Amino acid sequence: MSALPHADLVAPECRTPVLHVDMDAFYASVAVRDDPALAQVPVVVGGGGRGVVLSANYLARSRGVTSAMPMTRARRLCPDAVVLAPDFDLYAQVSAAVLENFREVTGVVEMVSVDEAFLDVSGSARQWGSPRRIAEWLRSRIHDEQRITCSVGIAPSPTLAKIASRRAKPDGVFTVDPDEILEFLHPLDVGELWGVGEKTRTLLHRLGLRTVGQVARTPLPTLHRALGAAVGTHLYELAHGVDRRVVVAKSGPHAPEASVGADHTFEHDVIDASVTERELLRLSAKVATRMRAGGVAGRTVTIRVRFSDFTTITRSRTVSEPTDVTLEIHRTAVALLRQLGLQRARVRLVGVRVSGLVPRSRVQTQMELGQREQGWSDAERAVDAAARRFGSAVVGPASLLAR
DNA sequence: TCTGGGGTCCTAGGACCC
DNA sequence: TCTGGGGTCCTAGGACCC
Repeated sequence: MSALPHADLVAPECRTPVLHVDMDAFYASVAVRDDPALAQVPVVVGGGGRGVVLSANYLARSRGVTSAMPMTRARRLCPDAVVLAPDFDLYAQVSAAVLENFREVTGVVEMVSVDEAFLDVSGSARQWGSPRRIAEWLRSRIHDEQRITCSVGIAPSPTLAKIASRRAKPDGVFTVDPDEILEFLHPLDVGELWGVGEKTRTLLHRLGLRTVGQVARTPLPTLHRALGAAVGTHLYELAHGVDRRVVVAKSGPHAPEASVGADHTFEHDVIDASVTERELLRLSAKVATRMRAGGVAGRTVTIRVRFSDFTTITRSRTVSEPTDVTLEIHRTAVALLRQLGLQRARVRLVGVRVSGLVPRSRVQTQMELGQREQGWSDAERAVDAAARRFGSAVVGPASLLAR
């Protein structure tokens, strides 16, 4: 009898092929595509003074630059790199075009982020042939139309396909066959598994568990004690080749979100509370505008404060009625901030997040009961419309203007 | 080296209700 | 009078992903 609960439901050899398509150095590749002069130099896409590397081309990577590295370090490692600010609107356009290519092959496409997707191609064989042929067709199609390269992992489950696409990089295809799953998996470092980050990897290494195979040979209760029930079970199953994840076709652009938030790292640490509170207003406006655009309202406001030593705290408050009003979100955020009683603390980052979201249509009646709030919601909606017509520079909370 | 901004999910404790 | 357990909601923190 298998030690795996419900293993029969997810036996890997029963599963249909999944493709994981991952753009190679996506942001940097788009930049190089649009400026061929960049092709022969290291390119780093990233934020300003205190930002991190968002993307680096392979020339920059050969010099040691990696994703998420502080920009200061990247510049030191690679002083001759061309440093570019990200252009997220452009990436979204390319991403949408690539999504159309995916949809030509199968209706079951799950975009995991702007530059990667899972494709369930189990229904595509008759028309398109083997997963390998589909992968090659997609790669050439994307290369012809978008002039960027991607890599594809093919495997019997999403998590394995994800690991496989990393093996395929750059500009390649890597397949894990159903009958060689464990041979593929067990020699890998535990850090290769999706869901094992730096902390968990270090913890497992300290326990003497360096490879996926060693995790597979560890009793489940031991993993539970070390990692908690959820992570322990998840890793145990993955190590045995069992992957409960399935490809979920996202139904249009209206995927329900659990929260909307924004945060900001100051260029220099801030001591003056009035500066922090004004930033909370700007972030509240950003969040509320996105909520109204998405047609949602929320009840729980959470602020985040990160200090100069990088310690980070959160404080939250749940109010009785969902809101999408800037001034209400800001009022709650400021109350939470003041409750902290920060004296001369050096604040590096502040953030605002609203969760407990419900469709605005469902709270309409309650909002009308509070006439004042309803008035604000309508007024801000009018501001949204003006901003769309004339640009966001012309309207905004008074205390954000003329600074 | 000195660490962004957008999210998700899990855990654990306490309040409260039945 | 004292002792229960379960369910749900809220809060805070932490890990992880891209």
